[in-house]
Amino acid sequence: MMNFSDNKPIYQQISDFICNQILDKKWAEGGRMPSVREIAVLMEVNPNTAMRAFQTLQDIGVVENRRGIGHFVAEGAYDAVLTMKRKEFIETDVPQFIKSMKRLGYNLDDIKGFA
Amino acid sequence: MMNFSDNKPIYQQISDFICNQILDKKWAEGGRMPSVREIAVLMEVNPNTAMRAFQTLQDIGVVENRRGIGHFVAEGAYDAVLTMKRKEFIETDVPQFIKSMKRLGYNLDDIKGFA
Amino acid sequence: MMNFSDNKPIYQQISDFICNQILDKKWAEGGRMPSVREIAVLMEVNPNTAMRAFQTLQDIGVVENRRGIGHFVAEGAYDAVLTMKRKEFIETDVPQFIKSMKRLGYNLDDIKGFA
Amino acid sequence: MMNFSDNKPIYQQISDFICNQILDKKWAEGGRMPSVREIAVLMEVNPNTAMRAFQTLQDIGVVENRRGIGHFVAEGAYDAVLTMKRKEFIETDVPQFIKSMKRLGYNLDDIKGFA
DNA sequence: GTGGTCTAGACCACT
DNA sequence: GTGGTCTAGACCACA
Repeated sequence: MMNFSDNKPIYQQISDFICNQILDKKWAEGGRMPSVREIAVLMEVNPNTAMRAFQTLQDIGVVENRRGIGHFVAEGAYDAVLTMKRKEFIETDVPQFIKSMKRLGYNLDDIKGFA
Repeated sequence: MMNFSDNKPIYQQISDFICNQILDKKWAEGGRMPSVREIAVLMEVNPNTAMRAFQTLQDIGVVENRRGIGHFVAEGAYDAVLTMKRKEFIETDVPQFIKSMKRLGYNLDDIKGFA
Repeated sequence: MMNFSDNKPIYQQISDFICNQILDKKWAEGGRMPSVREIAVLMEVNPNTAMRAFQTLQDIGVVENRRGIGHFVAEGAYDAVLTMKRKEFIETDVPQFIKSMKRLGYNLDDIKGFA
Repeated sequence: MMNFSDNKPIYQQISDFICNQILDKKWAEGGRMPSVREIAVLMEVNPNTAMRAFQTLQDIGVVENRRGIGHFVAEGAYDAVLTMKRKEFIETDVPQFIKSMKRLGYNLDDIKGFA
């Protein structure tokens, strides 16, 4: 689940994981999420690291929390995450991908063969 | 040109730049490359950092250093870079791209529209 | 009414609310206050939390508890609350406010315009 | 300088301090700021805590950093901070202050006497 | 030297 | 039980 030799920081991998749970409709809006400590145990990570993932998502309004109770998926989180990730994908990932692709002498039909 | 707040290390951004020059046939095999100093000034970067980019490429045989003269694009560099970058692209970039794409509800035909 | 993502503790938000009711003469001295349960339901809060608000006010003599009957606004509560809040206001809130005000380039006459 | 018994978290006190340095024109835009470790020593705080203050400000674009070099006051930081703090002041602090003031039976002319 | 991430573990306030 | 803050200290990559 967790990739410790990835160059991407662990806390970011965790917040990506959370976003994916939301995108995949596994965690519904308004629903309570696993506690920081549960996530930490589940992912074999320090609670601080898990906490940091939640913090990040809280800052952008995807997650809310109630003191002493836990973290919840914010209302509108699905759309927010989808919009954000799509924007990022189209504006950053796609152009970069296309550029590499062309430079390496491939086209989109080749990609179909690899996938 | 240089992105100082990217997560990608600067020396890697430079060596990517160099590889791209080679792939785009802008720097021919056997040709002399700009000096470390020139690169450093051009990219507003510490000479040590520019040096490290050359070093990395030298280690994998893409660049050759003739003492007292300068750095040169190695013979066979074009093929070497192309092969390496293609492998990386197909094994890492493509699968990752496809995964993101699917999660966000797109398919390869959509991508054609964005590109 | 209740702000769950505020830094101010919920029990304090509740006891502030109660004090304000007293200051605004909405709850008279000697009068019976809503039960802990009612408050808890009204504010969508755990009864323990509502209880803690009452407890706090009971400790400083603003609220009295008659066992089996309920909570009452203590005699002299109005003056007590007013004095306490005024002291707090003048010693803490005012200096802080003035400091921020000056740093942001405003003066008290500007404030009149905003109010 | 640092208030450990304040209810406000230390890392926030530090980022407030930094904002104030900028507002007071003590740290100019584009200038290099003390390193995380220097701040930590200066404020007698753990480097992690100092780091967190910078992170917060980086997230809102007031601070920039160059890897391996240090943190810098971002271009436009002065205006950004001033605007942000003013907005906060006018929309949150002032109404709250006025409300408390009125409830406690004071008016703005009284405040002049206290200040 | 710089920032950045992570762990381990403590302590606190809140519900 | 929950989240939140903080410390101490380690390790890493980068310039």
